[in-house]
Amino acid sequence: MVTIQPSSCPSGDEKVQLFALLLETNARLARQLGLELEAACETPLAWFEVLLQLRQAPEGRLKMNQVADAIVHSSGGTTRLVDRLEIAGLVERRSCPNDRRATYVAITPEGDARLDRALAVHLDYLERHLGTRLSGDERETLSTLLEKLNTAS
Amino acid sequence: MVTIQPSSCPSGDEKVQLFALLLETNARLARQLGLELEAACETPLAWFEVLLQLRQAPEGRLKMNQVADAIVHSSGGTTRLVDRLEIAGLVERRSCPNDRRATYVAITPEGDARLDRALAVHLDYLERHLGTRLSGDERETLSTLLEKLNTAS
DNA sequence: GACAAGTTATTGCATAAGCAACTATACTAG
DNA sequence: CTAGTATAGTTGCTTATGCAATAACTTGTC
Repeated sequence: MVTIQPSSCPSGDEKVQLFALLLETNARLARQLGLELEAACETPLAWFEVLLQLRQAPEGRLKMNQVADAIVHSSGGTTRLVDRLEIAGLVERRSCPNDRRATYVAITPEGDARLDRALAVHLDYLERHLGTRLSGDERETLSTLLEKLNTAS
Repeated sequence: MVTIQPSSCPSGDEKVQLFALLLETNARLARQLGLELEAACETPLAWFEVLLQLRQAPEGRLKMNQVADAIVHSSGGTTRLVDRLEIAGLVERRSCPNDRRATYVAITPEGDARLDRALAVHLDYLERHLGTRLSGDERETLSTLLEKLNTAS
């Protein structure tokens, strides 16, 4: 089953399709989760991602550039994102004794509480979208494959 | 192997990790491809996505809302994206005889040529990132799993 | 110890994207 | 036919993001 190809170039290539599918799937899932988080928690997806990364980090804190890397944002974008989280009281900046250029971003108790609420929404969302559509084995397989794709370029 | 969990909520949940991995992988791949496309072609990833969808569509055209859906953008965002593509001459708007509310977005010869150039970059990129990291079987599996995730909510 | 080069975070600026309000057109029921 | 409702696309406005330039600091080398 091949679509009509008005041009010569292999736009129907298997890898091209796979990549397009990855983009589309991710965009749909992220959009929907974002809407639900926003509606139920006033918590944008980006905030949720930061809070989650911080909780998973030892001592609930990461350096600025580690946050940027973890959520795959630019350095400048992360600075402003953390600004907003800090204004909301969910996160705080702390100086780093060893390296005075660096600043830690640490989750606050309020951030922790917010993350709990957001996680409840997220888990419900995941149950509906991952739980029902993929089996445990399939999720594991998917995880393995994504990890292979995620290795440093 | 479990990370320290300062809080009670299951942030280490298997599905949560999988979702985070999906976001991260997608973001990394998209960012890198975007940079390469921009550098080699002056073609933002979003433009590439639109052009690709148009080429794959019958007669090289889609209605506005089909474009929006295909690339998972809002309606308003798609309008402006198509504006920019039209200004660049890669796409043109055409009226729809049956429904005077609708407008077609059609790829132009210039758009087709641009897409060819971008596809060359993309294929090279894919070879490096998909080709070397996943086998054909693995890519097929990934494709199947993503399709399951991509079904309408 | 001083200078060069690298690293960390922040800022100015430009752009892209979403939402909500609006216009124009199509469809449905009576 | 008309009224009401739904749909397609555009626009105003706000916000989020990236890039490039900058400032503060560290590291390595001589």
